[in-house]
Amino acid sequence: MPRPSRLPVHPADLVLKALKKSRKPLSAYELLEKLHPDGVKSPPIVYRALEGLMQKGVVHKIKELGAFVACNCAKNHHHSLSVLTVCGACHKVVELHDHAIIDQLEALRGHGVPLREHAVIELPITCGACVP
Amino acid sequence: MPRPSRLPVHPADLVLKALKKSRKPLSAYELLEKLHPDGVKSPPIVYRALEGLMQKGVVHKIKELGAFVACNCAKNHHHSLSVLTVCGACHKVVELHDHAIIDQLEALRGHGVPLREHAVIELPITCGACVP
DNA sequence: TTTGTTATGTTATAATGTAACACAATGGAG
DNA sequence: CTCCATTGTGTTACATTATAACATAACAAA
Repeated sequence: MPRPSRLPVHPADLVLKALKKSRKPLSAYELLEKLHPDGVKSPPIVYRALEGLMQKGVVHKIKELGAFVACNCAKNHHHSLSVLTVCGACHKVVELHDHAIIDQLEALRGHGVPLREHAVIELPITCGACVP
Repeated sequence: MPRPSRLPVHPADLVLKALKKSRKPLSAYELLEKLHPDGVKSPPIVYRALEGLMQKGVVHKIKELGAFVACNCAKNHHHSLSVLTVCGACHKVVELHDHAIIDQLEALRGHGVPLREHAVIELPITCGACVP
């Protein structure tokens, strides 16, 4: 019996769509579950899709959570630096768009810090809802 | 047969010593291997030691690498914020002590970013030795 | 076609991290 | 001192995250 042929829809499109629909970061295995009905059946498919999307800068990895989010900025405005806050208690993630902050971090490049293209900087916080 | 009694030296001391001796970040399992001769035989021992050391701020976790480093600053000078660069190519980690940069990041607290105590901010870079 | 190259898919396994439980050590209350 | 209660330390087993290695599909150039 022939092996299943390729998916009708490109895995990266499925992954991006799922991330956009989600209101919280999703792990690779959560994506795998959600996309199983669409024929996505093994981890490498998800990880490869994520890798491509991250290279394009439309998906960010939250290292603290081992999870992924779609960039939520205005469409097609792609930036070389993303800044997100991550609450250690409730795991809520917020992408910052405050230029005062972003430009300040961008300025590190001028101070001998060769930030990578599409760098994601995670700011570890405890959010307002989680302070005792 | 009675279970092995506790270690002659506290695991946290062993872990900290191993990290200080190392010139690169070590994963929990690398620590486990190195400390096996000292009687450290299971992952939770290492992880618990690391957790305690991180709470004290003397060890930092590099999330990008899933690895840990001893804080290399002048002894007993403990700070509430650590800033490290991580090269994505060679994985070299450098802890920054430039006050211009650290104070700038500390200042985020004044701009509505409630950074956690002992927060570790990783700056994803490509280091000089790794640019093509 | 044939063939080389790249993309896509699978299986299996590696690497990282934690839950749940058992025993040891310490330190009051009696 | 003896008896718990509490905390810390250790173990086993497992959960979660990620990748290596390999097989087939798709496509384009000759």
